[in-house]
Amino acid sequence: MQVNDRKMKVLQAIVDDYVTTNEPVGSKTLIERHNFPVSSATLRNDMAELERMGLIEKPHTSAGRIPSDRGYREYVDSLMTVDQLTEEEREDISRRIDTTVYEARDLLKNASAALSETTGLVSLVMTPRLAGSSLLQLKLLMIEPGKALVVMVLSAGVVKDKVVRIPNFLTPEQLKDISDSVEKSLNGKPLDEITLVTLATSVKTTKIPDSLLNQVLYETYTAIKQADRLDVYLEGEHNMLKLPDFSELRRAQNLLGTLSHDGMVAGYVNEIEKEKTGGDDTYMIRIGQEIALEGLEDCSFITTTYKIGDTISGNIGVIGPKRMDYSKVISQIDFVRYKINEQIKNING
Amino acid sequence: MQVNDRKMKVLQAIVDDYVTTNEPVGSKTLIERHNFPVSSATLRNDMAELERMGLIEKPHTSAGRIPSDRGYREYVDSLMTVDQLTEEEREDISRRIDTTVYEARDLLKNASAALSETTGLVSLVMTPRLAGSSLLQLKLLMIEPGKALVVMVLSAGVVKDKVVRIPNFLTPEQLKDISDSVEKSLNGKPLDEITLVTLATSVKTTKIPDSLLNQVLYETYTAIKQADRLDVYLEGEHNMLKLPDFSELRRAQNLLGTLSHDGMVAGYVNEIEKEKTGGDDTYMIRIGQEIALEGLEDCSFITTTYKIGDTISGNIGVIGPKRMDYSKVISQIDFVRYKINEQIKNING
DNA sequence: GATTAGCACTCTTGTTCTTCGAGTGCCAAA
DNA sequence: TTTGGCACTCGAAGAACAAGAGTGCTAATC
Repeated sequence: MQVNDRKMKVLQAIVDDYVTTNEPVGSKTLIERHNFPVSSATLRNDMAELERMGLIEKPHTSAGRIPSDRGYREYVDSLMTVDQLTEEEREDISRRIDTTVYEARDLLKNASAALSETTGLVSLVMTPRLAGSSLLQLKLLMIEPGKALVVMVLSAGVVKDKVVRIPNFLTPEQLKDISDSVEKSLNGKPLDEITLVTLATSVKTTKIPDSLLNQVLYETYTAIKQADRLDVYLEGEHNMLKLPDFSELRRAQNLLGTLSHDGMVAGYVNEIEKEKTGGDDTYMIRIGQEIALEGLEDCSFITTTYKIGDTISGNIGVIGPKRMDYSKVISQIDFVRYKINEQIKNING
Repeated sequence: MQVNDRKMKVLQAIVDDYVTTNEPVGSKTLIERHNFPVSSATLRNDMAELERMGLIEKPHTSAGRIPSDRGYREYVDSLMTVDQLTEEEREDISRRIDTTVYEARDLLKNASAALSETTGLVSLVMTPRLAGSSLLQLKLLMIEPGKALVVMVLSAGVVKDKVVRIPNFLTPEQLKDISDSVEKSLNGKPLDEITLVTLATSVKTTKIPDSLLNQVLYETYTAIKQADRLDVYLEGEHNMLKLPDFSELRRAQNLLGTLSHDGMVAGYVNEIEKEKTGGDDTYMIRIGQEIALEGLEDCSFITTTYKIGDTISGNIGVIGPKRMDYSKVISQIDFVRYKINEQIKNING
């Protein structure tokens, strides 16, 4: 139907205009900027209809229209076209990421910084989801009497460690004995299948009294459990203050206040990930009210998945105002993800 | 001299009032709130004199006075009385810090969070200065062909590690050989005395070709050098948005923008530390223009030193508006430092 | 039925003007 | 040295007003 076609074009034009100008867009400006082959009165009718459909709304009677959350959703789902970055843009991002790093963690930090700088928004990087990855090595190193370092090597070369307490009089030899035994019994096991019970029953060493052994095993277990904790790194929060969307102090306060609770953000992104339907290279987009976190009603999340090897993955993305250039940001995230995956191969290759 | 006494009392009253009310204080309100045994006209004369001395200033002709940077300085140096925290306050802080952690790093993060929450300001924690600490252990662990983990144990049980590249065909045994040799040659050396040259000349192992050895040594060296990098953790930036001092968006932008450059802040705190004159439990205070960082003209730094063992120390403190309750904040920092030192002893004892 | 011109109406934004009040500086007297 | 008194300054807050952008609706037109 031609009419509906035009209505959608109008919605698209409204989103495009509003995103760039940050001003409610009226029928007249719409005509001026996009060359619709109809009059402003017709557009007014269309806009009234779009409003009835819940896709746009007006801040007050005599202002233009702005997209509603559902309007953005429609835009993102059906109207938007994602285009390639220019060569310069790609090079710019590459330059920011391509420093020689040998640890996934550093690479992700680089990528996060690059993402926040190029988008001018808040970048978000989740640490890799390690629960499903396998424990390839585990070593207990004596640091000093009573303290040991648990070093774990997981699939795809991810390394984690933690300092733990051990009985004071345990000798380095005894520790090594336990270490070897633990390593042997856990070798290749996925992290989330390791429980204190399996650990205690499978480790056998006759030379060390059970009470000591159990204490070490317990500490080792806590180290393993801690290894798969999900963290989130946010960067570029101050960028939000530059956006007119948060020029009202209250909004900025709410936003940054909520973002300071890393755990909440991490949890939410994790949830989004679970609800994901598409493949690894699809985007998860949450707009405005769709976001269940207080203070983020005027924001959108765009996240996607990066991979470390075949088994380990994590999320990367941005948090920005609803009123953002979705298309551009998506291609930026896409390219950053591409760079991450590429570099991870370098590190692990 | 009695007169000067009163003038200083006036300055003190102005600072106290301004800090609590955030409003320029005039002669009349001064009389009302503090019971000066003189008339408002007399205070006006005193204030004119204080202004001539550069200790207070007026935002505009018909407003009251506010302390100048030098006024705050005078207040902090000579007028302020630091009083003990109440039992509840101490308990509150204790509760926030006293979780069982076995790594200094985690303890410091806890402390930082506690500090930012109790002060309502931005807390600042520097990683410990490790340059002067000694290398007690160094191990190279094979992660997978071509990748090794350098684990370093420094004085006072501080552990650092880094993943490095090694030649692909190096065997675990060869790596162990190098590792033992490196450890023997560096044992007990202060980090900052270790150079690539000393490393290369002192390590002897006949079984491995020089070119391979040197590559490993170089990577080990970078790991050692990276270990003593100073980082800074800032927490509670969003608190600043709640303060009326930064209700002007521009100020908030500048502030958060600058604080996002971790390196700059770290460098500056490091500088302050160098200029320090008193002992470890004294405070370093920098007020307004004294701070050489752009965007922090309306802020003050208060930092002090925590210790890990006898040789290692670091800084902890807050960044807040010039207009803050110096006395209160100082006693809060003091108590947090006390808790850190206490807990570190627990960890290392 | 879709489109358009026209027009009355609404509501924000910016400007100007005014008033109010807190605070100052200074003078002359105590 | 202190004080009462007074003229003066300046920002904050509010009222009044005009301008402008945009809408909805109606009646005519394609």
